[in-house]
Amino acid sequence: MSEEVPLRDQILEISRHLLYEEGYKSLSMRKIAKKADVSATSIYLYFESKDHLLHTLIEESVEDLSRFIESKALPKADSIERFKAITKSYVEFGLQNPEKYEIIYKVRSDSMARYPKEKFRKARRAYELLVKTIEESVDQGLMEVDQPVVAAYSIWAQLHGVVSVVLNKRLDSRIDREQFIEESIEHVVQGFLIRTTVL
Amino acid sequence: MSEEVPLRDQILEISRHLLYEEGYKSLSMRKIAKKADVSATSIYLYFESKDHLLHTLIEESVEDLSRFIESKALPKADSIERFKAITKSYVEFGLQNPEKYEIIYKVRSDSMARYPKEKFRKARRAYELLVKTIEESVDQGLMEVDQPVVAAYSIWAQLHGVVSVVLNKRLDSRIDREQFIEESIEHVVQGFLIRTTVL
Amino acid sequence: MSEEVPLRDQILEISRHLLYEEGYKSLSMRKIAKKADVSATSIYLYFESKDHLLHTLIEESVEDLSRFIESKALPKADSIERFKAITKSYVEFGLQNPEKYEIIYKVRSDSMARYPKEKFRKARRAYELLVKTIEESVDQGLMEVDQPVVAAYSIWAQLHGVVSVVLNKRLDSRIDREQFIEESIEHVVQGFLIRTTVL
Amino acid sequence: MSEEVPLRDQILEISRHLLYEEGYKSLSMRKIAKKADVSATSIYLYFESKDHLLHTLIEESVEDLSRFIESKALPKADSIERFKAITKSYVEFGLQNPEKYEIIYKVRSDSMARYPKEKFRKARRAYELLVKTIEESVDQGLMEVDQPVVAAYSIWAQLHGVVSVVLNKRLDSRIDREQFIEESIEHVVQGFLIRTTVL
DNA sequence: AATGAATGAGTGTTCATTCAT
DNA sequence: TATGAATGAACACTCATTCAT
Repeated sequence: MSEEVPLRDQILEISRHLLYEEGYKSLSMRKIAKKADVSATSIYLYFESKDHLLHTLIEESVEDLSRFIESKALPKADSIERFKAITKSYVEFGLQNPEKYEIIYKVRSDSMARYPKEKFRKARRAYELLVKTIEESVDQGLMEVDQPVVAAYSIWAQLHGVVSVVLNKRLDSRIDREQFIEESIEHVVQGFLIRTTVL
Repeated sequence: MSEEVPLRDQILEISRHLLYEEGYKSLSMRKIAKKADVSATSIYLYFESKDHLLHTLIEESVEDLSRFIESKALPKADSIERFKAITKSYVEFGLQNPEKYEIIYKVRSDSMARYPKEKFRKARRAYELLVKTIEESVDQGLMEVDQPVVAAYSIWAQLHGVVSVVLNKRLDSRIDREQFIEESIEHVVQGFLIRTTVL
Repeated sequence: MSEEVPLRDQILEISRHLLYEEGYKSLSMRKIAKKADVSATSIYLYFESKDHLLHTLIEESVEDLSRFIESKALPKADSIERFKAITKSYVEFGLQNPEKYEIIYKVRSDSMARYPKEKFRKARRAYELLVKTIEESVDQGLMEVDQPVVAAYSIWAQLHGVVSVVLNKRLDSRIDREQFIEESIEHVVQGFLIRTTVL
Repeated sequence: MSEEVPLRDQILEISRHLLYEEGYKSLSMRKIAKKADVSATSIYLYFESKDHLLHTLIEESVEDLSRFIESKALPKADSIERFKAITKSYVEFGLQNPEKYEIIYKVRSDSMARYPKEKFRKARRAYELLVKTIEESVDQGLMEVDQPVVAAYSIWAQLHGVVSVVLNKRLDSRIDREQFIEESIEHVVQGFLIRTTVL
């Protein structure tokens, strides 16, 4: 009764998994089909083409990421709190949903050329939230930032670097994972706050 | 007379280029061969397999990165200067040698499973240099860092995020590239220096 | 009210069109279904198989051709007039109903092996009329023909050649279409009439 | 020793045969390969694509047809003799080389769109010869023809009709094949000669 | 040092058709 | 009368690799 998972969702789930485990290059319609225990043809009942399937995967992942960040950040009234929530939840999402996170950053670049521009814009909801939050903090004199847009991008990039290193398991064995994450976020964040407390 | 470029090197050069231009998935022995104007079979005279060719490519790129950083950093006697030189040259290398840089980070993850562990260690020369430099700075009371190993990794990751965002041309159009790079490095670096000057 | 076109007829119409526009090879049940805005399965409610559908198409076209020729030729009491009417209407039909004409000659040969013999005979009504008309003309001393059956076939073949060349747009650009048709028919016809007027 | 037939030629031969026997639609690289007892991949060593293979086939057939007609017609000094030789050899070629003849007329129309224009021109060598021959006959007062170009095309078309009917085995069982051919050519030819002898 | 010939496995995709509803 | 779900077979084509020369 409860195992009534629609094939379409199953396909997405399996694709996501295979993509993560074996990489983009080795993802094939047939492999997906075999794992789902259906014929390769059946996939085409739900997705026009491999490209469409991949785009759906990207879209879904981006949407999830955006929603997750919003769910954590929007409730915070205080702009700095919101800022921290964004950075923290971004990393959190990446680490807890490695399959989805990697799709956003790895598949996208390969399948990008054919990815519809309109959907592309949607993808930036969370980023725009970060920009707005920085602007607000600046207005309130809590941050000193030349160009919020640049700062946001820089933060984005740095956080991505952190997540990506952890996910790729390139962590030095001498390093404690949790500590690394904690400290990295802290560093990224602190770099942008005004250090009134220093004195 | 001067155009006597060994085929082996030509193959590596072409592979690097194709890899960057068309992505890992679409790199094929045949395409390499056609570009080099030799038979596909000939590649096998110099490389056991496609995997070996890719590994050579990775190795070479890592070596170049290490050497470049060393050439910029080792001459600096002052540990902070050396620290700055490392971060700056890391980004510089990435932006000036996108083909090599991408091989390190993109191909590696796909081809990783089969990448020999021993070669893997070599790859970290520049990273170890960073660790040592941080330790030195800490000893000299110029940095306040709990675990140099963690800090180094965090820096590494953040810088990678910055380079990767720029290379993937995912820069927001409202953002000036040079400014973004400059500020990002600055932020990463400043986050680790002791702010004696603040007062 | 007036747009109540039975699905069966719609399917035939669409098939005919697709066949003409995109060729036999690319005609598929799915494409037909999509154009008719029904499911592919629905076609099977009216036609046992693709072969049956094609055979229906052939049959229909042959029937139309026969009827058209009969409508033009049968009213003519004079045998020579009837003869001319047959040749003229044959070409006319081909040029005005290219979709149907091509089905008769192009699809048939491909789908032939499986085309039921009995239906095959029906197809020759117009041809038999031509034979009879020639026989009548011979009896009346207006034509000099050894074997009406052979002559009829020869005429048939030549006319087909003419129509087919025009339909395939293989006409030399230096040639006026109408003139070509006119003259070709004239030649075919004149070749069989007794040239009493020559003297 | 003597069975040293190059694979390339074998493939062409087999393709020609399959094309004739089973039609354009059912011709597949796999079937060709199987008949040649090689892997499907091997075909690609000799032909870039299926299209290229088909084009080669067309080209070859057209060339053979042209050469055959030229070999029969060019030696004739007398223009009427040459005219007759052209018509006769055209039909002869079609009947003796049905596989090649059908390729010219059947495959061409399907594969046409992609058939290079330049090669297309070559295809008309024999037709141009017919035009020239008619012009010469007209100049010598042996033929009365308004536009040689139109006449040539008409003849071409009619002959094609004749050959095509015979090849498609659509001949009425009451008809003697040889007689049909003979009489049809005769009719086509006579239609264009000046009937000085009639009186 | 280099190649031409060959291949088995695999790719994304289309097809006619069936079956349960 | 109509359909959605499903499939096995086939398609053109690409791939990394081998082997004899």
